[in-house]
Amino acid sequence: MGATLKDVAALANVHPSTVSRVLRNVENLKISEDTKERIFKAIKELNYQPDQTARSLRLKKSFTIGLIIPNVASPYFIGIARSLDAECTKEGYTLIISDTNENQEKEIKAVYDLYSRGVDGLVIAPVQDSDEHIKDLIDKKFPFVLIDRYFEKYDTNAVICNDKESAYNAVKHLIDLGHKRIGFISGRPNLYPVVERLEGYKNVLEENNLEFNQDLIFSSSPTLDDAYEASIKLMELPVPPTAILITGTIITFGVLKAIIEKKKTVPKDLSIIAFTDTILASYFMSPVSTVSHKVDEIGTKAFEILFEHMKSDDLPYSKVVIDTNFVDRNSTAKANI
Amino acid sequence: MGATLKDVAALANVHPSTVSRVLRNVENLKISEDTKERIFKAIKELNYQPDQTARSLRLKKSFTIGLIIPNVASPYFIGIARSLDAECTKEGYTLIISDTNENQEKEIKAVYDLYSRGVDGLVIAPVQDSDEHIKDLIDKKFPFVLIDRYFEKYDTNAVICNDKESAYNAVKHLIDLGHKRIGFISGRPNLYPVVERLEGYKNVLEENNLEFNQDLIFSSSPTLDDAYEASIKLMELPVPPTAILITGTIITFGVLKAIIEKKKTVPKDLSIIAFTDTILASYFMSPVSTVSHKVDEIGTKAFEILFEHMKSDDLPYSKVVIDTNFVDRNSTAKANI
DNA sequence: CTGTTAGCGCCTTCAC
DNA sequence: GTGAAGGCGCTAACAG
Repeated sequence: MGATLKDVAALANVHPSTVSRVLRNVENLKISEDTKERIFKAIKELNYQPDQTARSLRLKKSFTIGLIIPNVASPYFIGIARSLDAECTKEGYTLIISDTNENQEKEIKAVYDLYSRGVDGLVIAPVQDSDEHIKDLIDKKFPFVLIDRYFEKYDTNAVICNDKESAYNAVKHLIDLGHKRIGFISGRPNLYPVVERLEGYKNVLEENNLEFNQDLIFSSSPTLDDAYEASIKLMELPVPPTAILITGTIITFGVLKAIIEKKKTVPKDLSIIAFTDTILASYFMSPVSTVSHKVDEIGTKAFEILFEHMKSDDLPYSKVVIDTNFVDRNSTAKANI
Repeated sequence: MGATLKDVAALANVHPSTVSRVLRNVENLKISEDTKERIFKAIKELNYQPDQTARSLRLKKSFTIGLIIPNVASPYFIGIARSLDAECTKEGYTLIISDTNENQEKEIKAVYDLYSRGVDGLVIAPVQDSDEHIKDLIDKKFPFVLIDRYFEKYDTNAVICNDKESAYNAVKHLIDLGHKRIGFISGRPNLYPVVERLEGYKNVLEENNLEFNQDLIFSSSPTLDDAYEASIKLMELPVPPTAILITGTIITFGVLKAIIEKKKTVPKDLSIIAFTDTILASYFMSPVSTVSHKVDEIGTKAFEILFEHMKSDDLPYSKVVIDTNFVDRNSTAKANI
């Protein structure tokens, strides 16, 4: 780094603390126009940039917040990141994004790394393979907000979606069209949203007197290839499903790949509804009706909660549920039989 | 933050500097096993995390690098980010991603923000509306690498692609299929890759005795809507083009939207080739043949160069050109006439 | 209205 | 082998 407060002070013939005061525009304390001018001139001349590291150390505050997400390639999480970033900018914070690639080790490392780098708060979409680091944050009373995913066993701040209800409604839509065998393809089964969606799926089947069939359920990893494999298996069942509920954008592509390979037509041969919307879903191989998350609202709300908790330690935790929209792109049709 | 070196030292009955030495595993200086043990015990007991802010201040080194990109929603830039992140992790660095949304103001702010936060180096895909901040970095001898985009007027580190040649080859492919009227749709015309690609386009036309026609060129913004508008205009020309060279993933979706609306079929009615590949391009409305960038290599190379320049100030600048691959997905066919 | 002093948590040189 | 002292750049409390 270049010039310091001291350099500026020397050039302007004042004490460093005076420069500091001018820079921070301290109220009450009046500073003569004359010295102010000299100081600004010196700042300009030296092209002075305050050292935020020193500032952070002194203030015990860095004006940064960390965002830990499992996949920066996901339009859903990127949408949240952008919204959060906008909020941060408004309040003079810098957002540090850390990508865990759905890897628990990386997440734990990211938490401690960001913590020891002095971020003022964290927003985390946890991998949910373990949770001791989360408990540690709670014990430390460190401000953080979970997003998308949630631990039933801990009381924390969280902004999540009404996944159970959304899945219920999506499957209800399929049932109303006459579908009785409905597949379910998702990512890792321990994730909170997956658990909830599966429960919504089960509930609506039960309420409509349809049998729950484990053969129609595939929960593995959120990769294109695994979703493809699962779809192939579903379609090769003796009695294949006539509709599928899909959980995740990349997973959707895996299903589409299988549909192409099996030369099926959506929605004639197969009805599909996918969780997680992209603007791009209209331009997929076959456009896909989706459950759309309000990413902006998730980001905004997460920041709002975090911001409050950064200001005072002893607030009660907030758990906010954001609802979803169904975006119909005609990927569902009446069941053939 | 919780416990400090001092706390650990007090608990272990040693001086803070001894703890510091143990933690950093200082060579030469031998420390008795006994005190080591006491110190490790104290560290564990207090759950001590070193304060990176204090460390950065002292060392004038933060072990962070900043990545400034115009669009975190772009698979291309995200690919680079992931690769860079992997390299950073290997070397014990943390990557801070900053999204400028193709906005020059935000980029300038990001540069100075990251700089004053003490990042050890920067990787920048600049907006290219202005360049004084880049010049400033050069003057300060601050280590940075440009990616994807480049300023002819400055000698800097850069990792770019062979855009001119790639465009040349793509258009040659179309010409060989008999196309004579080939559209060109791109983002902002001041971007280095756009300039280069347009030049490649012009060169290959000239070499094949085809006339360059300004009516077939649309360079505006990298948005879906603008690309859509441009495509509609192209298709409504008295004599519309039989092929289009597209520059950018989002732009590709704009073109696809127009193609759907005009009820055209690819490649029967229209051949298209798009710059910038995604794994997902196979699952678009119509699969699109693309020019694929080696994002991993870009990230790796950028880190390598940056890393060298962070170690010693007076290295000559490196400019590396990474070549591309053509991924054929049958979105081109023989011209009808 | 401005200067003095102390210290955030860490690392490094110099002692002993 | 370990302790003491000083300082990275900044801010805050206290003087004057």
